[in-house]
Amino acid sequence: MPLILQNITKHITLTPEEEQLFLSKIETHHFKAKSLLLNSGQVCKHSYFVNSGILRSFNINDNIVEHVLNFACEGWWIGDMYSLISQKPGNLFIEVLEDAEVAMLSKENQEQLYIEIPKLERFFRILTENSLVAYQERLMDNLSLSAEERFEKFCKKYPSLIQKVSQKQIASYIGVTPEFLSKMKSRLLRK
Amino acid sequence: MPLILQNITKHITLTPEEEQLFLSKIETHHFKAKSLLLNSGQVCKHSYFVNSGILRSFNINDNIVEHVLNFACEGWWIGDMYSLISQKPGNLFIEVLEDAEVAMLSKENQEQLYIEIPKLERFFRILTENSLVAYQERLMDNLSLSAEERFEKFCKKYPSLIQKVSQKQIASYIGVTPEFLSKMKSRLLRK
DNA sequence: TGATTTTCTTAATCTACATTAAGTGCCTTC
DNA sequence: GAAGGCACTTAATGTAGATTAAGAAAATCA
Repeated sequence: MPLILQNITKHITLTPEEEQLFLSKIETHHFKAKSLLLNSGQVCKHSYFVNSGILRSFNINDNIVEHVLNFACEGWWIGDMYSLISQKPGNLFIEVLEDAEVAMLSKENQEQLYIEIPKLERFFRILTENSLVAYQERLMDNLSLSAEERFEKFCKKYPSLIQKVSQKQIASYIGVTPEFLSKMKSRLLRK
Repeated sequence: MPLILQNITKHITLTPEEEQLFLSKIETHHFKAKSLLLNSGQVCKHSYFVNSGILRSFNINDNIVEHVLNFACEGWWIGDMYSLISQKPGNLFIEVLEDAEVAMLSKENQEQLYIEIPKLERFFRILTENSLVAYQERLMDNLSLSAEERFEKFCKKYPSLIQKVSQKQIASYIGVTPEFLSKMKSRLLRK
């Protein structure tokens, strides 16, 4: 069973016909590392589901500093929710960090599916709820934890990403400079 | 028409019968300033919709420092989404800042309504999407803006709250100490 | 394969914001 | 209407994390 259907059936049950209908609305593509699936200023037309590889979303502040909003690897969804909802130009980039196979669901097909398979409203509601809770926790962590605590939490939460993603990216995700993350790491090792 | 129905019909259309059904699932209560609708460690059983007055949600770090997650005034929803979804004890407090009338929708009634009025899946999906986008922006702001920029943005975004909520609360929301917010304010005034 | 770019490290210096402390005015509550 | 408690201000001092810089290691590329 395709990974994306496994993902959906975690929360709702589809009939074989519905599964086929869903799959027919999905386009799957391969992307090389460093390719951009979405550029800042573009309207986001798709939700992306990662079958393999790694993506990240980030923005760029004052044309200088990058800030990573999210990583997505196998089994994760990613997109620019603001732009996707409003169909206005967003300020996020979505980039491939490691060669990836990505299932793409267009906004139109998604809306169409809501009509043809109303249960999917429930699925995407639950997906969004879970995502919201994660952002909420991350926000509170940024308000209340030190950089070191945030780093330790990241390591526990995403042990596989630590192996795969450069320190620079992780620094950006937890909200410190790469220099400071490097310093923290050696401090933690010395313990 | 009750405020809560106005809120819902911004995104979906209900028949008069559905409106009545919805209202029958809602309990409305008055709360005095300083009362707690939810305590840390409790399971959150309701979504709260504010008809009048002001609420806030916050957590307490290491039994010392409060961090405001959200304010809610007239026409806003508030709750502990983590606890509400998982029905596990959360770490948020929900407190009344200004005497309030609150419409309460219990988790069970909400689930029941999803069955009886499937359109409500759509409504709460949209509500959750919008809330997610707001958290996402706030997170990025915390990663990339200075305290002063965050304060200015807050003033523009919630001009009415500036009047009604103490500086201490606003400082906590934007992630600085009350002393530093006070200093920033006088700095901005001098300009 | 070597050349070039990018990442990572270390260290010195700097700064935005926290902490501590003390004083003022206002709001609550008896 | 006194008294105690909060919210707010101001200022001195402290510090987590940024910035700058420069070299080493690793990855990319021709």
